[in-house]
Amino acid sequence: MTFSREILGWYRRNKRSLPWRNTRDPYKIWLSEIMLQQTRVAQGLPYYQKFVERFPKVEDLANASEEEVLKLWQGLGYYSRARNLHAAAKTVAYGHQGRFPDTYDGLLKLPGVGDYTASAIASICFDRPEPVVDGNVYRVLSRFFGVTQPINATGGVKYFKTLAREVMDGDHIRDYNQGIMEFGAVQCTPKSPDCGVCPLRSGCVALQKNTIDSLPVKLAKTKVKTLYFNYLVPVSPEGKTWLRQRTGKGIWRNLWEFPLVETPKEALIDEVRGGLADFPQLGNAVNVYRYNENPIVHKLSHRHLHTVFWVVETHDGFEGGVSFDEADKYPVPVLIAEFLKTFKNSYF
DNA sequence: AACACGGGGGT
DNA sequence: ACCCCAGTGTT
Repeated sequence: MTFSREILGWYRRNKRSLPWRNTRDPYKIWLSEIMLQQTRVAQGLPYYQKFVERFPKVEDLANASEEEVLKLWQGLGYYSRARNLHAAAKTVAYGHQGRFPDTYDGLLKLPGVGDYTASAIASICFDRPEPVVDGNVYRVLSRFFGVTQPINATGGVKYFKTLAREVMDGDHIRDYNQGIMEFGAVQCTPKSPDCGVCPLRSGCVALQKNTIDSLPVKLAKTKVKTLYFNYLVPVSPEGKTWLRQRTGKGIWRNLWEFPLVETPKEALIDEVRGGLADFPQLGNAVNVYRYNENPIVHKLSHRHLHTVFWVVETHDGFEGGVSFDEADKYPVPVLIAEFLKTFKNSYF
């Protein structure tokens, strides 16, 4: 029994029922693949349902505003995926007459579609014999074949791609690719895989050598930095506030937030008062006070954001003010969304 | 080659 | 606290 036959057999017996498993529509497959980049199925699933309902066809997505796309994406993270999704939808709808490319090379040209996603769409929708190599595949291959090359070094990436191509079943690529990923997600898990009932146990090098827990090998990632965020929460006499859109290329690009004062360490109230000068709309502040006693530590994969919200009550209204209910219509980071929820309940 | 980019869930 | 997740794009 070959590796690929075992994978196909296991997949037939164990595959989960997922909405994108019942279609070859490249729009739906593409949508699911973008959403599942660095994202668990359980987290992406409700977003997939929302997007398919609101945007049944790629033209619907192409014709939406970026604001709406980001709002629907809110909470899923890695927001460049949403911006690229929107851009790619426009390309497909208006540059390719609504048809997705049906080759690896063609798909790879779409923004947000890299090696993995191009291979996934080409194989699942068009039966192209392209191997997928995602986090699951790295784990399964490294363990079964006992590969100790780091999965996140240039040489390792090439090695695993070549190995994946050698052991795939090009005649059943659609099920094989989904099968090896599903096998990694369900059976060959990162922690405590149940090797006792694994159909591949007799041929698994790592199991034989007792190296399951040390595979795959991964180079250390860069360490987390701590940043100090001070959000100024304007409140006018009419109870309105003020949001602005983030620009540039850092985190949360194009999402909305309160005026932000970033400091090298935790700020004192006088520093925050000084920061008001950067925002002319807040020049008539009559009262500034700290909202949360202890900083909220919002954890991203590469940043810890120590955040304090400062309520800034003004004497007059300001240009561009919105009510706190209207604020919920804007795409905002989870950090801001959670603040809005508690603040509305406590302040008013 | 190294880093930026979110948020949630498991251990 | 650390790891991982159906990775991609930029520097």
